[in-house]
Amino acid sequence: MSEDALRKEKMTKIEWWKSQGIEPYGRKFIREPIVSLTAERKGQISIAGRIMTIRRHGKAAFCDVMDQSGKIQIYFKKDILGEVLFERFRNLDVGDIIGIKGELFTTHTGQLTVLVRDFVLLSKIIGTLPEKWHGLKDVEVRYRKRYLDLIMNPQAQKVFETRIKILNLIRDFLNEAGFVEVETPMMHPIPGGAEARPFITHHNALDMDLYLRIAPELYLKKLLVGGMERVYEINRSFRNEGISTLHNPEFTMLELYSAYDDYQEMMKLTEKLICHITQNIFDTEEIDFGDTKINFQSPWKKIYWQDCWKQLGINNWRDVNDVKKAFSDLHLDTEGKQDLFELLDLLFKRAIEPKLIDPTFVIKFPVETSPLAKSWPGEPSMVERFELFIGGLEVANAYSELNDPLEQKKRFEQELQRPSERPKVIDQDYIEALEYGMPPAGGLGIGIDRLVMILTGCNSIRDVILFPLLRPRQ
RNA sequence: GGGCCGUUAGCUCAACAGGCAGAGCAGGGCACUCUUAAUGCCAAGGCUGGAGGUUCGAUUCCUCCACGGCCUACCA
Repeated sequence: MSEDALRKEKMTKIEWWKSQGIEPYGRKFIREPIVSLTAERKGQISIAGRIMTIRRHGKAAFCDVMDQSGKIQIYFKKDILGEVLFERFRNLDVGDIIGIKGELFTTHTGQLTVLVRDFVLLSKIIGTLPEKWHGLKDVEVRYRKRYLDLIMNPQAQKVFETRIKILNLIRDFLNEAGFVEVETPMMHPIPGGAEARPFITHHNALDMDLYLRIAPELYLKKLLVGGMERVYEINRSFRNEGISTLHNPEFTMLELYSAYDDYQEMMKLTEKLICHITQNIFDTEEIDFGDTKINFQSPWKKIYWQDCWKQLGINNWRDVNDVKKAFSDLHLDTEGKQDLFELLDLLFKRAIEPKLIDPTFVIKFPVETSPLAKSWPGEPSMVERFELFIGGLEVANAYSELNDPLEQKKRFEQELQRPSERPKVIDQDYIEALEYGMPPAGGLGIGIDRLVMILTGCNSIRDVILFPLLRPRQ
Protein backbone atom coordinates (compact mmCIF):
# COMPACT_ATOMS: atom_id res chain seq x y z
CA MET A 1 0.00 0.00 0.00
CA SER A 2 1.36 3.38 -0.94
CA GLU A 3 2.46 5.88 1.66
CA ASP A 4 -0.35 8.12 0.53
CA ALA A 5 -3.01 5.47 0.99
CA LEU A 6 -1.69 4.60 4.44
CA ARG A 7 -1.82 8.25 5.37
CA LYS A 8 -5.39 8.50 4.14
CA GLU A 9 -6.42 5.55 6.35
CA LYS A 10 -4.99 7.34 9.36
CA MET A 11 -6.70 10.60 8.45
CA THR A 12 -10.01 8.75 8.25
CA LYS A 13 -9.41 7.50 11.79
CA ILE A 14 -8.62 11.00 13.00
CA GLU A 15 -11.93 12.11 11.54
CA TRP A 16 -13.65 9.25 13.36
CA TRP A 17 -12.22 10.36 16.72
CA LYS A 18 -13.26 13.92 16.04
CA SER A 19 -16.78 12.75 15.09
CA GLN A 20 -16.98 11.20 18.55
CA GLY A 21 -16.20 14.59 20.05
CA ILE A 22 -12.70 13.49 21.04
CA GLU A 23 -9.61 15.52 20.34
CA PRO A 24 -7.01 12.99 19.03
CA TYR A 25 -4.14 14.93 20.62
CA GLY A 26 -4.69 14.86 24.34
CA ARG A 27 -3.39 16.69 27.39
CA LYS A 28 -1.67 16.01 30.68
CA PHE A 29 -2.14 12.48 31.95
CA ILE A 30 -1.06 11.41 35.42
CA ARG A 31 0.73 8.07 35.21
CA GLU A 32 3.48 5.97 36.68
CA PRO A 33 6.47 4.50 34.88
CA ILE A 34 5.79 1.05 33.47
CA VAL A 35 8.92 -0.37 35.04
CA SER A 36 7.53 0.32 38.52
CA LEU A 37 4.68 -2.18 38.07
CA THR A 38 5.10 -5.53 39.85
CA ALA A 39 2.83 -8.55 40.29
CA GLU A 40 2.27 -7.71 43.97
CA ARG A 41 0.68 -4.42 43.06
CA LYS A 42 -3.08 -4.31 43.86
CA GLY A 43 -5.74 -1.79 42.89
CA GLN A 44 -5.97 0.71 40.09
CA ILE A 45 -2.89 1.64 38.13
CA SER A 46 -2.35 4.32 35.55
CA ILE A 47 0.22 4.16 32.75
CA ALA A 48 0.83 5.85 29.42
CA GLY A 49 2.90 5.03 26.39
CA ARG A 50 3.08 4.06 22.76
CA ILE A 51 1.26 1.02 21.36
CA MET A 52 3.96 -1.16 19.79
CA THR A 53 1.91 -4.19 18.75
CA ILE A 54 -1.77 -5.18 18.62
CA ARG A 55 -3.00 -8.75 18.62
CA ARG A 56 -6.73 -8.60 17.94
CA HIS A 57 -9.06 -11.47 18.84
CA GLY A 58 -12.53 -10.33 17.85
CA LYS A 59 -14.00 -9.06 21.08
CA ALA A 60 -10.67 -8.84 22.91
CA ALA A 61 -7.10 -7.88 22.16
CA PHE A 62 -3.62 -7.79 23.59
CA CYS A 63 -1.24 -4.89 23.00
CA ASP A 64 2.27 -4.06 24.05
CA VAL A 65 2.67 -0.55 25.39
CA MET A 66 6.07 1.07 25.77
CA ASP A 67 7.18 4.09 27.74
CA GLN A 68 10.76 5.17 28.35
CA SER A 69 11.09 2.89 31.36
CA GLY A 70 9.85 -0.31 29.75
CA LYS A 71 7.16 -2.30 28.06
CA ILE A 72 4.08 -4.11 29.35
CA GLN A 73 1.24 -6.10 27.84
CA ILE A 74 -2.25 -4.68 28.16
CA TYR A 75 -5.56 -6.46 27.62
CA PHE A 76 -8.64 -4.91 26.08
CA LYS A 77 -11.82 -6.89 26.69
CA LYS A 78 -15.23 -5.91 25.37
CA ASP A 79 -17.04 -7.26 28.47
CA ILE A 80 -15.00 -4.95 30.65
CA LEU A 81 -14.86 -1.90 28.39
CA GLY A 82 -18.43 -1.82 27.07
CA GLU A 83 -19.54 -0.95 23.55
CA VAL A 84 -18.35 2.64 23.43
CA LEU A 85 -14.83 2.17 24.71
CA PHE A 86 -14.34 -1.00 22.71
CA GLU A 87 -15.33 0.77 19.53
CA ARG A 88 -12.73 3.42 20.40
CA PHE A 89 -10.16 0.70 20.89
CA ARG A 90 -10.94 -0.54 17.39
CA ASN A 91 -9.86 2.83 16.08
CA LEU A 92 -6.42 2.64 17.67
CA ASP A 93 -3.31 1.86 15.63
CA VAL A 94 0.17 0.64 16.28
CA GLY A 95 2.13 3.78 17.12
CA ASP A 96 -0.65 5.65 18.92
CA ILE A 97 0.14 7.07 22.35
CA ILE A 98 -2.52 6.35 24.96
CA GLY A 99 -3.14 6.72 28.67
CA ILE A 100 -4.54 3.67 30.46
CA LYS A 101 -6.29 3.04 33.74
CA GLY A 102 -6.82 -0.52 34.88
CA GLU A 103 -5.47 -3.20 37.15
CA LEU A 104 -2.79 -5.82 36.97
CA PHE A 105 -3.38 -9.51 36.47
CA THR A 106 -1.35 -12.47 35.31
CA THR A 107 -2.26 -14.36 32.15
CA HIS A 108 -2.46 -18.14 31.88
CA THR A 109 1.04 -18.11 30.50
CA GLY A 110 2.21 -16.16 33.54
CA GLN A 111 2.67 -12.77 31.96
CA LEU A 112 2.02 -9.62 33.95
CA THR A 113 -0.68 -7.72 32.09
CA VAL A 114 -2.83 -4.63 32.58
CA LEU A 115 -6.54 -5.24 32.30
CA VAL A 116 -7.75 -2.02 30.70
CA ARG A 117 -10.77 -0.42 32.40
CA ASP A 118 -10.47 2.94 30.73
CA PHE A 119 -8.15 4.63 28.30
CA VAL A 120 -7.66 7.95 26.51
CA LEU A 121 -6.01 8.78 23.23
CA LEU A 122 -3.07 11.11 23.81
CA SER A 123 -1.56 11.23 20.34
CA LYS A 124 -2.73 9.69 17.07
CA ILE A 125 -0.05 8.48 14.71
CA ILE A 126 -0.35 9.48 11.06
CA GLY A 127 2.88 7.95 9.80
CA THR A 128 3.58 4.21 9.84
CA LEU A 129 6.11 2.69 12.21
CA PRO A 130 8.75 0.40 10.72
CA GLU A 131 8.27 -3.33 10.91
CA LYS A 132 7.99 -4.75 14.43
CA TRP A 133 10.29 -7.72 13.95
CA HIS A 134 13.22 -6.39 11.93
CA GLY A 135 13.00 -2.84 13.25
CA LEU A 136 14.54 0.03 11.33
CA LYS A 137 17.75 -0.98 9.59
CA ASP A 138 18.34 1.60 6.89
CA VAL A 139 21.21 3.59 8.42
CA GLU A 140 20.36 6.71 6.50
CA VAL A 141 16.82 6.75 7.88
CA ARG A 142 18.13 5.92 11.34
CA TYR A 143 20.26 9.08 11.30
CA ARG A 144 17.74 11.33 9.57
CA LYS A 145 14.75 10.21 11.64
CA ARG A 146 16.50 9.39 14.88
CA TYR A 147 13.14 9.37 16.65
CA LEU A 148 12.16 6.25 14.70
CA ASP A 149 15.48 4.65 15.55
CA LEU A 150 14.84 5.36 19.24
CA ILE A 151 11.31 3.97 19.08
CA MET A 152 12.23 0.81 17.19
CA ASN A 153 15.77 -0.10 18.26
CA PRO A 154 16.43 -0.69 21.95
CA GLN A 155 20.19 -0.83 21.23
CA ALA A 156 20.08 2.76 20.00
CA GLN A 157 18.29 3.87 23.15
CA LYS A 158 20.89 2.05 25.19
CA VAL A 159 23.79 3.83 23.50
CA PHE A 160 22.38 7.26 24.24
CA GLU A 161 21.47 6.31 27.79
CA THR A 162 25.08 5.25 28.26
CA ARG A 163 26.30 8.48 26.74
CA ILE A 164 24.29 10.52 29.28
CA LYS A 165 25.54 8.27 32.06
CA ILE A 166 29.14 8.85 31.01
CA LEU A 167 28.65 12.62 30.95
CA ASN A 168 27.04 12.57 34.38
CA LEU A 169 29.83 10.41 35.78
CA ILE A 170 32.43 12.82 34.42
CA ARG A 171 30.66 15.79 35.96
CA ASP A 172 30.25 14.02 39.31
CA PHE A 173 33.88 13.04 39.37
CA LEU A 174 35.21 16.48 38.45
CA ASN A 175 32.86 18.39 40.75
CA GLU A 176 33.90 16.07 43.56
CA ALA A 177 37.55 16.81 42.72
CA GLY A 178 36.98 20.54 43.15
CA PHE A 179 36.59 21.52 39.50
CA VAL A 180 33.95 24.02 38.44
CA GLU A 181 32.10 23.77 35.14
CA VAL A 182 32.26 26.95 33.10
CA GLU A 183 30.92 28.18 29.77
CA THR A 184 33.21 30.07 27.44
CA PRO A 185 32.39 31.58 24.05
CA MET A 186 31.52 29.41 21.09
CA MET A 187 32.01 32.35 18.73
CA HIS A 188 35.62 33.47 18.57
CA PRO A 189 37.13 36.50 16.85
CA ILE A 190 40.27 34.43 16.21
CA PRO A 191 40.06 30.65 15.99
CA GLY A 192 42.67 29.12 18.29
CA GLY A 193 43.69 26.25 20.52
CA ALA A 194 43.92 23.71 17.69
CA GLU A 195 44.93 23.45 14.07
CA ALA A 196 41.64 22.85 12.24
CA ARG A 197 39.80 24.97 9.71
CA PRO A 198 36.94 26.88 11.36
CA PHE A 199 33.37 27.62 10.38
CA ILE A 200 32.87 31.30 9.70
CA THR A 201 29.82 33.29 10.66
CA HIS A 202 29.01 36.97 10.75
CA HIS A 203 27.68 39.36 13.37
CA ASN A 204 25.54 41.99 11.68
CA ALA A 205 25.43 44.76 14.30
CA LEU A 206 29.17 44.68 14.83
CA ASP A 207 29.73 43.90 11.16
CA MET A 208 32.43 41.40 11.99
CA ASP A 209 33.25 37.83 11.07
CA LEU A 210 33.30 35.34 13.90
CA TYR A 211 34.52 31.76 13.99
CA LEU A 212 32.79 28.85 15.67
CA ARG A 213 35.33 27.63 18.14
CA ILE A 214 37.67 24.81 17.20
CA ALA A 215 38.67 24.46 20.87
CA PRO A 216 37.88 26.30 24.13
CA GLU A 217 41.48 26.11 25.32
CA LEU A 218 42.62 29.75 25.26
CA TYR A 219 39.54 31.06 27.06
CA LEU A 220 39.77 28.41 29.75
CA LYS A 221 43.38 29.34 30.40
CA LYS A 222 42.38 32.99 30.74
CA LEU A 223 40.27 31.78 33.66
CA LEU A 224 43.43 30.35 35.25
CA VAL A 225 44.93 33.82 34.96
CA GLY A 226 41.80 35.11 36.67
CA GLY A 227 42.37 32.87 39.65
CA MET A 228 39.90 30.09 38.87
CA GLU A 229 42.15 27.18 39.71
CA ARG A 230 40.23 24.14 38.55
CA VAL A 231 37.90 24.64 35.60
CA TYR A 232 36.32 22.39 33.00
CA GLU A 233 33.98 22.72 30.09
CA ILE A 234 32.03 19.96 28.36
CA ASN A 235 30.58 21.21 25.14
CA ARG A 236 30.73 21.35 21.39
CA SER A 237 33.66 22.38 19.24
CA PHE A 238 33.34 22.79 15.50
CA ARG A 239 35.83 21.87 12.80
CA ASN A 240 35.27 22.52 9.14
CA GLU A 241 36.89 19.32 7.92
CA GLY A 242 35.86 16.05 6.36
CA ILE A 243 33.20 13.77 7.81
CA SER A 244 34.08 10.18 8.64
CA THR A 245 33.31 7.43 11.11
CA LEU A 246 35.62 9.28 13.52
CA HIS A 247 34.71 12.87 12.67
CA ASN A 248 31.53 14.92 12.91
CA PRO A 249 31.77 18.66 12.17
CA GLU A 250 30.46 19.40 15.65
CA PHE A 251 31.72 17.17 18.38
CA THR A 252 31.84 17.17 22.15
CA MET A 253 35.02 17.77 24.08
CA LEU A 254 35.90 17.85 27.72
CA GLU A 255 38.66 20.31 28.45
CA LEU A 256 39.92 20.88 31.94
CA TYR A 257 42.70 22.90 33.52
CA SER A 258 44.19 22.49 36.95
CA ALA A 259 46.46 25.18 38.42
CA TYR A 260 49.77 24.20 40.06
CA ASP A 261 49.64 20.78 38.35
CA ASP A 262 51.40 19.34 35.33
CA TYR A 263 50.95 16.65 32.66
CA GLN A 264 51.91 13.94 35.17
CA GLU A 265 49.00 14.92 37.38
CA MET A 266 46.78 14.98 34.30
CA MET A 267 47.81 11.42 33.55
CA LYS A 268 46.78 10.28 37.02
CA LEU A 269 43.54 12.24 36.75
CA THR A 270 42.71 10.80 33.32
CA GLU A 271 43.25 7.25 34.48
CA LYS A 272 41.14 7.79 37.60
CA LEU A 273 38.40 9.54 35.65
CA ILE A 274 38.05 6.88 32.99
CA CYS A 275 38.26 4.07 35.54
CA HIS A 276 35.54 5.84 37.52
CA ILE A 277 33.39 5.68 34.38
CA THR A 278 34.11 2.07 33.48
CA GLN A 279 33.63 0.87 37.05
CA ASN A 280 30.23 2.52 37.23
CA ILE A 281 29.06 1.27 33.86
CA PHE A 282 30.54 -2.22 33.69
CA ASP A 283 31.04 -4.83 36.37
CA THR A 284 34.35 -5.79 34.88
CA GLU A 285 37.55 -4.01 33.93
CA GLU A 286 37.63 -5.86 30.62
CA ILE A 287 35.20 -4.86 27.91
CA ASP A 288 34.59 -6.35 24.49
CA PHE A 289 35.99 -4.47 21.57
CA GLY A 290 35.39 -6.01 18.16
CA ASP A 291 37.14 -9.38 18.12
CA THR A 292 39.29 -8.48 21.08
CA LYS A 293 38.99 -6.97 24.55
CA ILE A 294 40.14 -3.78 26.20
CA ASN A 295 41.57 -4.11 29.67
CA PHE A 296 41.14 -0.98 31.78
CA GLN A 297 42.99 -2.33 34.78
CA SER A 298 45.41 0.15 36.42
CA PRO A 299 48.21 1.01 36.02
CA TRP A 300 47.97 1.85 32.34
CA LYS A 301 50.88 1.43 29.96
CA LYS A 302 53.18 4.39 29.41
CA ILE A 303 55.52 4.68 26.46
CA TYR A 304 57.69 7.47 25.19
CA TRP A 305 56.83 8.82 21.78
CA GLN A 306 60.52 8.62 20.85
CA ASP A 307 60.69 4.93 21.73
CA CYS A 308 57.92 4.16 19.24
CA TRP A 309 60.34 5.06 16.47
CA LYS A 310 63.08 2.84 17.83
CA GLN A 311 60.65 -0.07 17.63
CA LEU A 312 60.23 0.69 13.95
CA GLY A 313 63.99 0.71 13.43
CA ILE A 314 64.34 4.48 13.20
CA ASN A 315 67.57 5.58 14.85
CA ASN A 316 67.05 9.30 14.49
CA TRP A 317 63.49 10.39 14.04
CA ARG A 318 64.63 13.90 13.16
CA ASP A 319 66.24 12.46 10.02
CA VAL A 320 63.68 12.51 7.20
CA ASN A 321 65.58 9.78 5.34
CA ASP A 322 65.44 7.43 8.32
CA VAL A 323 61.73 8.02 8.56
CA LYS A 324 61.19 7.44 4.85
CA LYS A 325 63.20 4.26 5.08
CA ALA A 326 60.82 3.01 7.78
CA PHE A 327 57.93 3.60 5.38
CA SER A 328 59.53 1.41 2.74
CA ASP A 329 60.60 -1.23 5.31
CA LEU A 330 56.98 -1.49 6.42
CA HIS A 331 55.67 -1.35 2.84
CA LEU A 332 53.74 1.82 3.63
CA ASP A 333 53.04 4.61 1.20
CA THR A 334 54.30 8.08 2.18
CA GLU A 335 51.38 9.47 0.18
CA GLY A 336 53.57 12.17 -1.25
CA LYS A 337 54.32 13.79 2.08
CA GLN A 338 57.70 15.47 2.53
CA ASP A 339 57.42 17.36 5.82
CA LEU A 340 59.09 15.49 8.67
CA PHE A 341 56.24 15.98 11.12
CA GLU A 342 53.59 15.06 8.60
CA LEU A 343 55.51 11.88 7.85
CA LEU A 344 55.92 11.05 11.52
CA ASP A 345 52.25 11.70 12.10
CA LEU A 346 51.28 9.40 9.24
CA LEU A 347 53.68 6.69 10.34
CA PHE A 348 52.35 6.87 13.87
CA LYS A 349 48.80 6.58 12.62
CA ARG A 350 49.59 3.59 10.39
CA ALA A 351 52.11 1.61 12.37
CA ILE A 352 51.64 2.48 16.05
CA GLU A 353 48.14 3.68 16.75
CA PRO A 354 46.24 0.54 15.65
CA LYS A 355 48.22 -1.52 18.15
CA LEU A 356 47.34 0.63 21.16
CA ILE A 357 44.24 -1.28 22.26
CA ASP A 358 44.53 -1.29 26.04
CA PRO A 359 44.74 2.27 27.39
CA THR A 360 48.22 3.58 26.67
CA PHE A 361 49.80 6.93 27.42
CA VAL A 362 52.25 8.14 24.80
CA ILE A 363 54.52 10.72 26.40
CA LYS A 364 56.85 13.55 25.38
CA PHE A 365 56.25 15.12 22.00
CA PRO A 366 58.29 17.46 19.79
CA VAL A 367 57.71 21.14 20.37
CA GLU A 368 56.84 21.73 16.72
CA THR A 369 53.54 19.92 17.06
CA SER A 370 52.68 21.36 20.49
CA PRO A 371 52.74 25.17 20.46
CA LEU A 372 50.84 25.55 23.72
CA ALA A 373 52.76 23.04 25.84
CA LYS A 374 55.62 23.60 28.28
CA SER A 375 59.01 22.37 27.17
CA TRP A 376 60.69 19.33 28.64
CA PRO A 377 63.18 20.30 31.41
CA GLY A 378 66.62 20.63 29.82
CA GLU A 379 65.27 19.59 26.41
CA PRO A 380 63.69 22.61 24.74
CA SER A 381 62.91 20.70 21.54
CA MET A 382 60.44 18.45 23.36
CA VAL A 383 57.39 19.18 25.50
CA GLU A 384 55.64 17.78 28.56
CA ARG A 385 52.68 16.25 26.82
CA PHE A 386 50.86 12.97 26.49
CA GLU A 387 48.22 11.49 24.27
CA LEU A 388 46.02 8.65 25.46
CA PHE A 389 45.05 5.84 23.08
CA ILE A 390 42.32 3.30 23.69
CA GLY A 391 41.09 0.78 21.16
CA GLY A 392 43.45 2.26 18.58
CA LEU A 393 41.80 5.67 18.88
CA GLU A 394 43.22 8.91 20.22
CA VAL A 395 40.99 9.68 23.17
CA ALA A 396 42.84 12.32 25.20
CA ASN A 397 45.55 14.91 24.80
CA ALA A 398 47.16 16.74 27.70
CA TYR A 399 50.15 18.81 28.63
CA SER A 400 51.83 21.02 31.12
CA GLU A 401 50.56 24.39 29.99
CA LEU A 402 53.01 26.90 28.64
CA ASN A 403 52.62 29.91 30.93
CA ASP A 404 55.60 31.99 29.75
CA PRO A 405 54.13 34.79 27.61
CA LEU A 406 57.45 35.55 25.90
CA GLU A 407 58.00 31.92 24.97
CA GLN A 408 54.37 31.62 23.87
CA LYS A 409 54.75 34.60 21.57
CA LYS A 410 57.88 33.08 20.08
CA ARG A 411 56.04 29.77 19.49
CA PHE A 412 53.18 31.52 17.74
CA GLU A 413 55.67 33.36 15.54
CA GLN A 414 57.48 30.13 14.66
CA GLU A 415 54.14 28.56 13.81
CA LEU A 416 53.53 31.33 11.32
CA GLN A 417 56.75 30.37 9.55
CA ARG A 418 55.70 26.76 8.99
CA PRO A 419 53.72 26.00 5.83
CA SER A 420 49.98 25.82 6.40
CA GLU A 421 46.84 25.88 4.29
CA ARG A 422 45.14 27.99 6.90
CA PRO A 423 45.74 31.69 7.39
CA LYS A 424 47.03 32.24 10.88
CA VAL A 425 46.85 35.20 13.18
CA ILE A 426 48.66 35.59 16.46
CA ASP A 427 46.18 35.83 19.33
CA GLN A 428 47.55 38.96 21.04
CA ASP A 429 44.70 38.89 23.49
CA TYR A 430 45.87 35.53 24.79
CA ILE A 431 49.51 36.66 25.04
CA GLU A 432 48.37 39.71 26.96
CA ALA A 433 46.43 37.53 29.39
CA LEU A 434 49.55 35.43 30.00
CA GLU A 435 51.46 38.63 30.73
CA TYR A 436 49.33 39.06 33.84
CA GLY A 437 50.58 35.70 35.09
CA MET A 438 49.08 32.27 34.63
CA PRO A 439 49.98 29.74 37.31
CA PRO A 440 51.72 26.60 36.09
CA ALA A 441 48.95 24.18 35.21
CA GLY A 442 48.05 20.87 33.71
CA GLY A 443 45.48 20.78 30.94
CA LEU A 444 43.52 17.86 29.51
CA GLY A 445 41.19 17.37 26.57
CA ILE A 446 39.05 14.27 26.05
CA GLY A 447 37.03 13.54 22.92
CA ILE A 448 33.73 12.51 24.46
CA ASP A 449 32.22 11.03 21.31
CA ARG A 450 35.15 8.70 20.79
CA LEU A 451 35.18 7.70 24.43
CA VAL A 452 31.48 6.86 24.14
CA MET A 453 32.17 4.89 20.95
CA ILE A 454 34.72 2.75 22.75
CA LEU A 455 32.56 2.21 25.81
CA THR A 456 29.43 1.35 23.81
CA GLY A 457 31.10 -0.70 21.10
CA CYS A 458 29.99 1.59 18.27
CA ASN A 459 32.30 1.89 15.31
CA SER A 460 30.86 5.05 13.83
CA ILE A 461 30.71 8.44 15.56
CA ARG A 462 27.25 8.85 14.00
CA ASP A 463 25.98 6.08 16.23
CA VAL A 464 26.81 8.09 19.37
CA ILE A 465 25.59 11.51 18.17
CA LEU A 466 21.81 11.88 18.20
CA PHE A 467 21.61 13.99 15.06
CA PRO A 468 24.82 13.64 13.02
CA LEU A 469 25.30 16.04 10.14
CA LEU A 470 23.99 14.71 6.81
CA ARG A 471 23.37 16.37 3.49
CA PRO A 472 19.76 17.52 3.28
CA ARG A 473 17.57 15.20 1.27
CA GLN A 474 17.00 16.87 -2.14
C1' G B 1 38.35 15.55 -2.86
C1' G B 2 39.49 10.18 -4.73
C1' G B 3 38.15 4.74 -4.96
C1' C B 4 34.63 0.79 -4.25
C1' C B 5 29.60 -0.58 -3.10
C1' G B 6 24.43 0.37 -2.41
C1' U B 7 19.27 2.61 -3.47
C1' U B 8 13.05 -2.55 -5.55
C1' A B 9 5.75 -1.52 -1.71
C1' G B 10 5.28 2.41 4.60
C1' C B 11 9.21 -1.34 6.87
C1' U B 12 12.51 -5.96 6.22
C1' C B 13 14.00 -8.50 2.03
C1' A B 14 13.55 -11.67 -3.00
C1' A B 15 13.69 -11.59 -8.48
C1' C B 16 19.71 -17.20 -12.03
C1' A B 17 22.46 -15.31 -17.25
C1' G B 18 18.24 -8.89 -20.19
C1' G B 19 11.97 -11.81 -20.80
C1' C B 20 4.78 -10.04 -17.37
C1' A B 21 8.45 -7.39 -10.28
C1' G B 22 7.46 -11.48 -5.50
C1' A B 23 7.04 -12.51 -0.14
C1' G B 24 6.57 -11.39 5.16
C1' C B 25 5.18 -7.45 8.41
C1' A B 26 2.23 -2.91 8.58
C1' G B 27 -2.55 -1.06 6.39
C1' G B 28 -8.12 -2.65 4.51
C1' G B 29 -12.36 -6.51 4.79
C1' C B 30 -14.35 -11.09 7.22
C1' A B 31 -13.98 -14.77 11.43
C1' C B 32 -12.09 -15.30 16.35
C1' U B 33 -12.91 -13.04 24.37
C1' C B 34 -5.56 -15.70 27.19
C1' U B 35 -2.49 -13.75 22.62
C1' U B 36 2.63 -12.52 22.57
C1' A B 37 6.45 -12.41 15.36
C1' A B 38 -1.50 -14.57 17.47
C1' U B 39 -4.15 -17.48 13.70
C1' G B 40 -7.32 -18.55 9.14
C1' C B 41 -9.59 -16.63 4.64
C1' C B 42 -10.19 -12.44 0.96
C1' A B 43 -8.81 -8.06 -1.57
C1' A B 44 -5.49 -4.06 -2.39
C1' G B 45 -0.67 -1.86 -2.51
C1' G B 46 5.26 -0.52 -7.37
C1' C B 47 7.08 5.20 -12.74
C1' U B 48 12.39 -0.71 -9.35
C1' G B 49 16.17 6.92 -6.32
C1' G B 50 16.18 10.64 -10.93
C1' A B 51 17.55 11.78 -16.25
C1' G B 52 19.40 9.86 -20.69
C1' G B 53 21.38 5.70 -23.77
C1' U B 54 21.92 0.42 -25.82
C1' U B 55 18.05 -3.34 -26.99
C1' C B 56 12.27 -6.16 -30.04
C1' G B 57 12.37 -5.91 -24.66
C1' A B 58 16.09 -2.95 -18.93
C1' U B 59 15.18 -3.77 -11.66
C1' U B 60 19.16 -6.32 -14.57
C1' C B 61 23.98 -3.53 -19.34
C1' C B 62 26.24 1.76 -20.22
C1' U B 63 26.60 7.29 -19.05
C1' C B 64 25.37 11.32 -15.98
C1' C B 65 22.96 13.16 -11.46
C1' A B 66 21.07 12.76 -6.18
C1' C B 67 21.50 10.53 -1.45
C1' G B 68 23.87 6.98 1.66
C1' G B 69 27.64 3.23 3.34
C1' C B 70 32.75 1.53 3.59
C1' C B 71 37.84 2.75 2.58
C1' U B 72 41.02 6.91 1.74
C1' A B 73 42.52 12.22 2.17
C1' C B 74 42.20 17.00 5.07
C1' C B 75 41.21 17.26 10.81
C1' A B 76 49.24 18.48 14.57
